[in-house]
Amino acid sequence: MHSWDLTPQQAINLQQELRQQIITTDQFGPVRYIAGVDVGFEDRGNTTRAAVVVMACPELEVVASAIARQPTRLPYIPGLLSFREVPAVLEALEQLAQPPDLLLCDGQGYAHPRRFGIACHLGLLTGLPSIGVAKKRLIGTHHDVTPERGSQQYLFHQQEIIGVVLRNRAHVKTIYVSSGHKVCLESAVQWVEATTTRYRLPEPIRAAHKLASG
DNA sequence: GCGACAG
DNA sequence: ATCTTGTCGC
Repeated sequence: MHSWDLTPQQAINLQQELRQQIITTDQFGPVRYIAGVDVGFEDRGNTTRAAVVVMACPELEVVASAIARQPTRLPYIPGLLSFREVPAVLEALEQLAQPPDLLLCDGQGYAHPRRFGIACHLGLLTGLPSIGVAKKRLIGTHHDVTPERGSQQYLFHQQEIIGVVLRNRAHVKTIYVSSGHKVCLESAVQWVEATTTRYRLPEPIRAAHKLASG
């Protein structure tokens, strides 16, 4: 059984340990089902609500979904987000009638201070390939991204490429893509673009967001 | 010491 | 993330 009640320092130590098991190259077969993962809060933050929506590829039609509610155990601490959200997400994933082949997570993956964002954490614990899709930057620097759709720039941190800043829709705010587990950065960007239609975020994540918040 | 800071 | 009303635009 995995312990989730850790002190910030213990959580940091665990990240340093688990990061060593992360695989940043493609290690998966054909992707038929892709899932979007997101988390919301109710009851003034006392309840954590995780939502997962599975869509068929490339149709992007919903084939399964699940919601899990748990008492919120930790506050939000930049860099330790996964310890707050992952437990509820795991419960939601277990309820799915159709297991996914790939995970699109709302938040950073490798683009994290210790290279272990929530996408990495979820990928490692489930064994599933995963990708981090964040709406805001946590760390790193990058050159300006031109306004047209598809425009992108590498995200750097300490001389290392940790992700891609992507303009998924023309003239719309950029998103931050990084590999989670068993998916390389290039493939991560391809899957994000392949599951995006007419909005800023990939459809699976948009659908999960609706379930987690609406 | 002073900012920055996924959701 | 959440708290919150109206408003501008397709």
